[in-house]
Amino acid sequence: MYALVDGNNFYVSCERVFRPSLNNRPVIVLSNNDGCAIARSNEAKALGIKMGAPWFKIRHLEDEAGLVALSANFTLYGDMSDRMMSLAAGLGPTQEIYSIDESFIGMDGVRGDLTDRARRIRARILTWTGIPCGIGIGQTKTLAKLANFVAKTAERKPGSYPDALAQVCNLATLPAEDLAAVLAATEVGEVWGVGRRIAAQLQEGGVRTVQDLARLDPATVRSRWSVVLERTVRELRGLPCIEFEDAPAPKKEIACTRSFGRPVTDLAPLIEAVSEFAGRAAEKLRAQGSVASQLLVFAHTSPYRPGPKYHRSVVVPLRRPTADTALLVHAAVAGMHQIYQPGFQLIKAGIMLLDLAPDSRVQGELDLDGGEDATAERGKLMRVMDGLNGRYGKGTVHVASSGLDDYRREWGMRQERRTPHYTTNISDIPVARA
DNA sequence: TCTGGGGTCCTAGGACCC
DNA sequence: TCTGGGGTCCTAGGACCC
Repeated sequence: MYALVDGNNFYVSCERVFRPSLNNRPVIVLSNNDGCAIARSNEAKALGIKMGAPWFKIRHLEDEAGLVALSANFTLYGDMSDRMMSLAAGLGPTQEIYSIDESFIGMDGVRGDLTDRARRIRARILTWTGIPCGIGIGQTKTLAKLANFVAKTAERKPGSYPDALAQVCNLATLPAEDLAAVLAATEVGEVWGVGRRIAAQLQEGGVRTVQDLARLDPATVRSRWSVVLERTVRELRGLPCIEFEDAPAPKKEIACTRSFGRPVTDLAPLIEAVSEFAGRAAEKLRAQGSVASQLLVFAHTSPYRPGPKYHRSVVVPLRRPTADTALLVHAAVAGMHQIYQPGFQLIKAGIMLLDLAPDSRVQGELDLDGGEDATAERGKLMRVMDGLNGRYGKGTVHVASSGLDDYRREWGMRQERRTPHYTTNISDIPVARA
């Protein structure tokens, strides 16, 4: 048995904890560069704002409907997530943190009324962190996801499902005919693993509801679509096919990419940008105890804007697997030199670390120069760098090629409406006035 | 008249997730 | 003026092997 705990409109809810005046108003959180909406309050959804809607197209709602838009404050969301996750963990013996706002809880071995227990945990998370959650319970992860959708929808749209399923929904204890009614009332596209493409194909074949999908023959689904969708069908029937991942597996690739605040055409700012990206990615790489064998660099023009198009990337092999910032930055810069062409309005660049392996498996190297053990020294340097950045904040120590001034850099991102780091920066802590 | 069978590895692209 | 970032898995097809 699994539960899925999911923060409602998570980023917006995080912002509301510290600015209660945002309650009951249409609020959205924007992506990096204030580009598009990536979180929406219920009121904003009711205005018809879609996930990913470009800000410049919905901006008029500020004046027309009192819409409030905030720049993403990922530092805040990450910290609030940690708090929510540690409380959600109390629901059962195992937890899989699936995303910044969702975790699956393994409920096997938990005695007593699970629905009741989930309600108490939900209340605790709300009281202690201020974040409202939905909790879904089911026999498989896919059913828990579905139950979670029902819990949130029943709350947001009264009448869509029985009121008793709002906030906390346990599909496993539902009488068969009630379960059938829920499955029949839910569109197939809401199922975890069924995206736009497959939903359209299913609907074309007359498979419109979750109930229709669950009734398909798994073998047919496999041959017509894929083994992935077959697993989904089996999961909907209560047969677990998707592993529960207790401990996060190490990443197989690590990326750091950004859109620029404005188009960039010169090589120098591009070098700065990919230097910083490589440095950040190297930190993530060391944090998971891995080394990379290849580094990919890319840059491209806007897919939306007219003008000459440019889209290039190159994979730079590393002489040996490494997690050394200097070597990775060097590779990134070399790659950028290779792909750079003047005359294009580039709006995005990035790097990816590929071919990752545990650092314990790195082969030693014979030092032909007979000098000191340079590899060990570099390792110490990296640990010191990570230590300083961990203690004094990101970017305290970085390579010089990534530039000096975070604000005047040509490629820096736009972020005009970010709230303070309420929970992670001592000078941003809210002050209560008498 | 008329070109085997079986396997692995790699890559690009598609689809999905949040 | 203006459209995010970071992942995973699967499949098909090509190259290559014996």
